[in-house]
Amino acid sequence: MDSTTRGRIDKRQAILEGAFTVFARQGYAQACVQEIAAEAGVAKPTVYNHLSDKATLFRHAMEASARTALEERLAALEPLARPGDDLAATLTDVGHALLRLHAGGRSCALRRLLYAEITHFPDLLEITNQYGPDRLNQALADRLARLTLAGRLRAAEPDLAAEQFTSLLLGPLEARTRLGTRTLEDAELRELAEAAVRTFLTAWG
Amino acid sequence: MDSTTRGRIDKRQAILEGAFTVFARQGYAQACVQEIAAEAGVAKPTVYNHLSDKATLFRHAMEASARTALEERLAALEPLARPGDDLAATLTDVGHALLRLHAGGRSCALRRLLYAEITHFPDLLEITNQYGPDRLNQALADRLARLTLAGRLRAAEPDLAAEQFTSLLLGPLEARTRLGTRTLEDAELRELAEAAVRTFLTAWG
Amino acid sequence: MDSTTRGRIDKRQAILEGAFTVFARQGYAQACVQEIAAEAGVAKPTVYNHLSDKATLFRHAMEASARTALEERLAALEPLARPGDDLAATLTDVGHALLRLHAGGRSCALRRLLYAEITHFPDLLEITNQYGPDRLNQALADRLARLTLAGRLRAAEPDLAAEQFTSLLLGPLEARTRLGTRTLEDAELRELAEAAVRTFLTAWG
Amino acid sequence: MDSTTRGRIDKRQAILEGAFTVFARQGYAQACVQEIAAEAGVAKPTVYNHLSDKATLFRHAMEASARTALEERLAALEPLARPGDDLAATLTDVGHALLRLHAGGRSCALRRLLYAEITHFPDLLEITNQYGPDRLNQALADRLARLTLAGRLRAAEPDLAAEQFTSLLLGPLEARTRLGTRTLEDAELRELAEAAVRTFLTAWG
DNA sequence: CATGAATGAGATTTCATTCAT
DNA sequence: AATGAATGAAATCTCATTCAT
Repeated sequence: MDSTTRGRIDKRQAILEGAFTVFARQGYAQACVQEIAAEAGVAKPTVYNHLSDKATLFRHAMEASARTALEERLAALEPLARPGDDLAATLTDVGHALLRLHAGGRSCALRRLLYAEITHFPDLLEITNQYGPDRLNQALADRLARLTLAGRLRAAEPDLAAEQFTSLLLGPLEARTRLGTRTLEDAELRELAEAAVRTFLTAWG
Repeated sequence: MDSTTRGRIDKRQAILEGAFTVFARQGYAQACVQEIAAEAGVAKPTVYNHLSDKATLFRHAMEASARTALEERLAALEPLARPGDDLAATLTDVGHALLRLHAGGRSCALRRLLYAEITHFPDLLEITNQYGPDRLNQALADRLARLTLAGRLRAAEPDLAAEQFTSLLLGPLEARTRLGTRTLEDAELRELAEAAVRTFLTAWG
Repeated sequence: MDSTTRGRIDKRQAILEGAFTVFARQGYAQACVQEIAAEAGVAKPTVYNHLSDKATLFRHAMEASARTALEERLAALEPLARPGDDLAATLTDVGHALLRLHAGGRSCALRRLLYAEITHFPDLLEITNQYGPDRLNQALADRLARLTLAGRLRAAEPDLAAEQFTSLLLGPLEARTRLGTRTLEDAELRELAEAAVRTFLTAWG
Repeated sequence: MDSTTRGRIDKRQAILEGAFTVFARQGYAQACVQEIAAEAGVAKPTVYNHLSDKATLFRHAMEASARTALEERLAALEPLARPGDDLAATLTDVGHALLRLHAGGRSCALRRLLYAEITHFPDLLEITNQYGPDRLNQALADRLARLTLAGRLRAAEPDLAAEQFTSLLLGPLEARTRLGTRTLEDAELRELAEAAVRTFLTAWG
């Protein structure tokens, strides 16, 4: 890949990132391509050269951001592959990490935009679901199944267990973060994780 | 209150309802006042006579709709005041009713609009929270406390128990309804209620 | 018709006239709605309130102008209804009047715009033909038929005779006016009329 | 001239032809250089390398096409240099050939573009008139003068006669071809030629 | 009070034209 | 010499909002 091609790719990346930033700040309709171009450091027509119109730009920006978000979440699950002696502690750590990601800027923005534009972009759900909660739940269910086989858990229905784990964990977030407009203290996040794990282990431990 | 005043109030109601309908369909920015006026069956300037501008119109339409939504939910809690012999069955019925409301059109639209515009209308959260999940949780916690006192439950921390009940109940909805774009069969809703109640009673029953 | 309605109609007239003026000056694509609005003395959106888009505006402006042009031409034919003793002189006068109209600003502009945009607006021909040369030829043929019946002409085929009269008359104009960009002296027009009438009467007189 | 130079000239030709094709299809303003480049099979900047800007490109494309059109017309006049015994027949044949050219695609496009852009490119008339109707009329007048000298015609004013011949011949075309948007049957063209020649010979024969 | 008409401001998109390779 | 990429400028159209009736 020569320097020219790389330059073009870099610019495309910059546009997609700038677009997500601006869409997150303003919403789809209020965001103007002018501002996106400025954020990406290019001229307005350059945006149109790369992504044919505003809607296409939106879809691609959402997809790229969703992919990044999933990668971060999957990475946070890693400790479950090698849990120490204290399973509850490991679960709490993982839960804590997931909470932090889920309460973070990118996730909140993705959720807001998804909710906001799902009626205008029905296909958006499929686009982002490629990298959505199902993928995370599945990876988590895999871990829980392994732990059950290893006799450290009694999650006979790992899919359901995984779904309930994330529900217990993330459910309270919506209200606490005031729909993503408030940032939570780390201590508060940890308490939420602990409470969720307690209930979870009561049911499936 | 004479008939003229009543007519005026009716017209205001029609405008607010029309506004919510259109905002729900189009989103805040894409909704145009013209269309709202048409939906309400009045002329555009009449809208401005009643609600000073588009933002005010939005806030009032959201508040009115949130109030209605809360009233519906509180009404659904009533059976817990007189639970029959089978507590699990009553909880399941109530859960089912809440699920139906939560998956319904008005709630989904409210959630979408709230998520979508929370950054542009930070005060919107306070406006709708007057009629939001906290009020519901509190009413539910009251019921759970009574039931605990009556020895039919062991919810020593009724607030937490209530929060977890609604989390278990409503958590899976987001994914299942595809963010409110799919309508669920009644049978599926009932299964969700049963699963939530099972886990809830394992922890607090 | 009350003053309000009249005001609206006046404004519509002003817009159509301004539009024709600007289209004539700039051509369809180069004319911008901004400029048309300025020419008509209204704001840009007012133009869109009356005529839904640029293409519609163009069609209506062309139609209005074509109607005016036909009315002028038909009026110029009047003397043939009461020809004096000298038929050649009357024909020459009428021919002269037609030439003046045909070489005038409105006609030239209409022709230019029609030629220019016929491929983009295939329906334009039908719109303007309602008021086009056919209508003129027919009116002229009527007159020639009457004159033939009165024994003052031998135009056994009045339609053909009328067509040839206008061809002889107007044919040379295109080149002489340099496609409508040069204005001809009245004397030159009269000579053209005389030459045409001479040839015409040699054939049909 | 080496092969490189020839290649360059070929490319210039391709650009001019592509340009005329696109201008004819879209009009000057609506034609975009992108499309012209595509039609010519080159990249956009290559167009600018050969012809400095869009206006220049237009002028050169028009000139080249006008030259071709004149050459075709002059060739069609040839039979008049060696008329057979039947002058009327020869005139009809020539008229027919001229009509065919005049009603053909290139001529119609040239006329449309000339009318359309004469106000923006006043010099266009001079450019195309080098190869315009005057040159044709002159060549025709020459022929008519020769025929008069030879006693086969009585065209004492050959210039006027030539002008009237083309007027009679081509005048009806405008309406019949619907400004060049309809293609005429060969039989119809021949009838037009015969009618024109009849009238012409009545006057000058 | 309700409304038809008018407008100022701003959004998306296109295009002729120029760099850098 | 030819091209992919980038850009400044401008055009159509929409919309929230205000007069005048």
